[in-house]
Amino acid sequence: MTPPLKKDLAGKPPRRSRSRSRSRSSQWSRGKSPPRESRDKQAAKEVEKKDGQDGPGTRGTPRVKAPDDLPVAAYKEKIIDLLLEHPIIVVVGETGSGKTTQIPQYLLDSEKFHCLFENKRGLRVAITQPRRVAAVAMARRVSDERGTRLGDVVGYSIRFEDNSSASTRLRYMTDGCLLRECLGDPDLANYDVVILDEAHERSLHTDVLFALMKRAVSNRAGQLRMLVTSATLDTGAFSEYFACPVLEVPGRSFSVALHYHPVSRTQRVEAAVNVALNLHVREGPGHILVFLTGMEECEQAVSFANSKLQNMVDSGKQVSDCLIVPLYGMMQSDDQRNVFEEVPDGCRKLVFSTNIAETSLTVAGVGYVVDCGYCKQKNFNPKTGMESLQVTEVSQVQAKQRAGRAGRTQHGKCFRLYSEETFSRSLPKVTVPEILRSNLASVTLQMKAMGIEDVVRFDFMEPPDRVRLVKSLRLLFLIGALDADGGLTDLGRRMSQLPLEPQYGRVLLAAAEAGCVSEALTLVSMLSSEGVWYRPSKQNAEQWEEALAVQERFLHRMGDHLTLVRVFTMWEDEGCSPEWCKANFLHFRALRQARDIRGQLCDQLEKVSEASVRDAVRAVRNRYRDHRDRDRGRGAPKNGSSVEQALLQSLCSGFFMQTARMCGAGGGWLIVGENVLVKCEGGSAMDGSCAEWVLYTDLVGSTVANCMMRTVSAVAHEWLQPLLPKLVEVDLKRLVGVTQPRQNEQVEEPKDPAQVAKDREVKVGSARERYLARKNKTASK
DNA sequence: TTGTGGTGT
Repeated sequence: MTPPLKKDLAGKPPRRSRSRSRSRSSQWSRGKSPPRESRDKQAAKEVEKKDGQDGPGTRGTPRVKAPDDLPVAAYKEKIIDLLLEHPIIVVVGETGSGKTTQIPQYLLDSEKFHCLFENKRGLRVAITQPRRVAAVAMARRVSDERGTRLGDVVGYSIRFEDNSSASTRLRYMTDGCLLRECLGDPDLANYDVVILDEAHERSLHTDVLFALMKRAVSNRAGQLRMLVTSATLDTGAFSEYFACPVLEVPGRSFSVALHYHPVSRTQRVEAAVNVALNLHVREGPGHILVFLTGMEECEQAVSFANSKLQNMVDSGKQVSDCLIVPLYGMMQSDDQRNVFEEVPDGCRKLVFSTNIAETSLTVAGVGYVVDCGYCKQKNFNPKTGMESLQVTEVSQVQAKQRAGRAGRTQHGKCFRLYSEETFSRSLPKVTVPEILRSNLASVTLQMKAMGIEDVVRFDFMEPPDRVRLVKSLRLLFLIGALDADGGLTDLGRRMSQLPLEPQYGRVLLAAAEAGCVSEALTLVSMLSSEGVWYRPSKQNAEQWEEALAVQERFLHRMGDHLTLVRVFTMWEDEGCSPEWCKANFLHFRALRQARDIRGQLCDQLEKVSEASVRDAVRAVRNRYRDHRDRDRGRGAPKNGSSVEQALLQSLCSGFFMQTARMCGAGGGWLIVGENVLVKCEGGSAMDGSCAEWVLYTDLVGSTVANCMMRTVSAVAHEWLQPLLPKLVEVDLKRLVGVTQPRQNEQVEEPKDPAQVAKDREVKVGSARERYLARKNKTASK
């Protein structure tokens, strides 16, 4: 790394090394672990077991037949006829109906359906999934059923992996992938049919696609058909929004008996453990899956369960074998994999899991589910820009989904740690859709890039708060993606091409000018990937402390951003070694992901860069490709300052509105333009610093009074000075543009998500009533 | 006081 800045912005002496520096525990340094399959592939294997169907067999072997008795089969003609008649239809089918694998094939094989389309190139169908693993697994399954090579007639396309070709007719893809395709082709001329699967999950991308597809279907005048599939019966909102018929297809899973066992909120972990152990002692075969809210709860439950089981054994009780394991996203890949391994006959698995096991990962052979009734939910507060992760009651749909996990391979039982009354009276019907809880900067930018000018009045199925949309416009204006009238700028167009949060895109483009592209690509990739720091559970206090001590060695005195760059660079210098990650308490998976993202960004940045800097970007890419990257980024930045300084300065272009000034009165910084005092999150390189100005990329916490900066760096005031005046230049009315807001439509306070959920229920309820009334009317004719 | 549900381009 280059020498430190002349001017000491960090505002503190280099951190002293921790006095206690023990050697690493043997668990972390011993031996090489065998190469592991990627998480996606591993999880795809699990997903393939879905629907109780046979495994897909090896590629090239004779075709796998779809079971003849799939419930959806009886509706084949009905679906085709409906879709001939209506441009949009909704199909409701529970898990196991076969809708995802069969419907696309029905359409592909139907001659009369083909006749509908004027183009003679052959039917092309896009099927979206919220998750990568599902897109891959479904494509593989269908390809096997048809006896074709994957990537030929049936293919998939997900980020970093396009396994499709010119001859692909059925393309399974992630919803984000289709959304990105909409950027270049808003009417999706490449497809004749689009199937939005798992629509009930209401992922951010699916919700945006709803609106874009509705528009595209209307623009294509009958030549684009759309099918929306959902697992719940909550279809009032869908049929109302799309003005389309709904077809219900029965599912094919086993029955799950529900038991209600209310406990107090504070005792849910212990209660969950007791219920689970009772099940283990009393019930027949079937693994037990317990849903808790987070990593710490899962780890706590595992240790509780182990000691209670030990007590039982010690007191002479006859207890059969039981493998007790946690399952959550932040787990190391190998540990996560252990959860799915077979256990000997007569041994039961007891899995304490977060909601990762709700949809993303499937534990095979579960017969019993314990549902604590809570989950963690992310919420973005547009007013403060603060992100919070709060423990929330699950929705009825979620509770149903959790219970369903007990009935995939046998008749099951589900124990809910709340009353039936709570279920029906207190739990919201559906989870608050992500689009109502998210930062919309990226969505807004993409819509602008597609030529949608009036974002605030856009026809969303469930329009986000006006504040949320206006705030996203404001942010886009601040980073120069929009002009004062809300029009897309050239800079904005280039940002929209990058698969990044717009602020990160801005940083890259600034870095290209400033001569620190390589470092900026690394930084942005690290910020875009999962967290790299491995934080062991506090249950294991020793390891927890050790992790802190080891990780502290990476800290860069200028802050967390340069720390991240340093970690990535060191990892590459170590040959991208997984062992090195383990020894240093870093997530290999996250670093590998950052490397993938970096590669992709490098290519795309080259495409969107202006001619004057394109050569520099290309040079970075080639250096990486040739593995002659020892001296990357050493070319002096244009203004003669250090690369590190140039990087931090570039960061300011995207994040100057997320800076804070040291507050004289005892610790903490005051956020620019707001009267909010914040601190660094513990473990930050800037924790305990007294830098005058700091920049943060995230603000986290549950209340304004208790919010903290995550990923913080020291910056110079002179870098911010030219940028800060823009904060007061914002004219929201002009920015929102098109039409002036009505008088009663002033920017209001963001709504409480619980209230939003309640309002929504009322709305959906009345929509359902209107729909039923209409249906009855037509039926009686 | 000190903690990170899950996805995705």
